[in-house]
Amino acid sequence: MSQPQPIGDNGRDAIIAAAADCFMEAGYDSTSIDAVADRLNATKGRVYHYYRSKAELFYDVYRRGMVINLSTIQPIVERDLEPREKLETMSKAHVRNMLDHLNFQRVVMQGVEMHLAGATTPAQRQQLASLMKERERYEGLFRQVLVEGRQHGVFRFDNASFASKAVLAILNNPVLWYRRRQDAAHDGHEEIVEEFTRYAMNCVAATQT
Amino acid sequence: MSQPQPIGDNGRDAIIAAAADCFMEAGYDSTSIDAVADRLNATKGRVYHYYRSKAELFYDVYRRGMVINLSTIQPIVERDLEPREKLETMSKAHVRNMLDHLNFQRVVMQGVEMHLAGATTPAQRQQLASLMKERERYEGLFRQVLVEGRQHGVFRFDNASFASKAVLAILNNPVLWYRRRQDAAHDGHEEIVEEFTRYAMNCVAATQT
DNA sequence: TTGACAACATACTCGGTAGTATGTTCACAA
DNA sequence: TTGTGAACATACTACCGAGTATGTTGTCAA
Repeated sequence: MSQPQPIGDNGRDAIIAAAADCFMEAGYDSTSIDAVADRLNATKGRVYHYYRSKAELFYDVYRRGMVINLSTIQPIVERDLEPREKLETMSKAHVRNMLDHLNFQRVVMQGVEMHLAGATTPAQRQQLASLMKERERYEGLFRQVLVEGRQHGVFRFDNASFASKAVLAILNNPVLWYRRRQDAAHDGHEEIVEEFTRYAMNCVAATQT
Repeated sequence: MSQPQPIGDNGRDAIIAAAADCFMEAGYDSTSIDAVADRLNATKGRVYHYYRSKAELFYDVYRRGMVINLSTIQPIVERDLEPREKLETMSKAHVRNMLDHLNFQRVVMQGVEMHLAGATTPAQRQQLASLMKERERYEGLFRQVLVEGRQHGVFRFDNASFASKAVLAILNNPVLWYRRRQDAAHDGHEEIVEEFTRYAMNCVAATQT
């Protein structure tokens, strides 16, 4: 049922963060609730006090990941920018999120996989389906800008749905191989952000830069 | 240790196919050996007669997927084509493979995930690492054409490694959402092939088409 | 024709983990 | 000061599934 998460609920927050790290490092199935508890220097009791099942915990982590992404992109969408600049700003912000919140983003990836795999129980299916809607909404924000840009003649593509998938495929890619640098100062983030954003833009651009 | 798979080994072939389907539908962890056996109208005994562990079976399925891809692309690489046409031909063939062999391609995806997650035992890590090398070799085929095209002035990008990742990210994308049509005649494959190939080409193109 | 091995099937073990049942402690309220 | 519930810890159960040990059947070779 997972209540609409009261903000600043520190009880859950620490658990979510620990779970995100565990899921990132070992994947959903291979992560035991005990492992999550260990990372908190606590025991199962603490986790099960807040979550009724492992699946619900996972969903909450997933949801947190989507909240991070949506709350970053939504304000940009609402800004008054020309489509080209808007998409570029959105893209850069998205890639930065990928790099800055690797743990949550990997969980989001796993959620997609789980959805493909087909969750076991009907209740789980339903939960996952609603999470996927969030994801589609997110994709819709990009699609919307793309369509607008096409009307203005700055973008070119046939199927808007395919185009948004292609763009996000590029922007999500770093999640598949990026590993955190120990040196926080020059972490190479900007190079990745710039380059993958450029690829994404080119992909649907009507005219060359 | 999995011998260098004698071709036409029908004993393993049926198992590999069944396992690919199971892994696609339920994912690695949620697939039991019994489930694979059931799909063959057989029992565990048959599977364990050919494979020492579930992991080894998975690796063999993964390897089969890579063989499908490599054996499709390699001949194209060796053809004498200009870089643009070569990349286009490779891309189309790749996307077709994605759609035609969904089960194996999903397993390849899961393999990447497993590698990120970090397999449990050292032996598994080593196995996965060697499989990832195959994958990198495959990516190398694309990178090679990209670099060649850049010299000819038809492609433009900074980091060749990033560029090849971006291109393949697009071409792999359909695996994440495509679902087999019941109607084999008009399955919509060609539309997907054409469109995603175009996005991939645009992504690194120096001049507009 | 026999015996040796491949190709399975059957019947078990056993560890790991999700979930539960039941303490224990502390804060705060009446 | 007591009692009530939140926030955990401890100790347990129950099951699932990987792997094993041991049949059983057919085939082919000497």
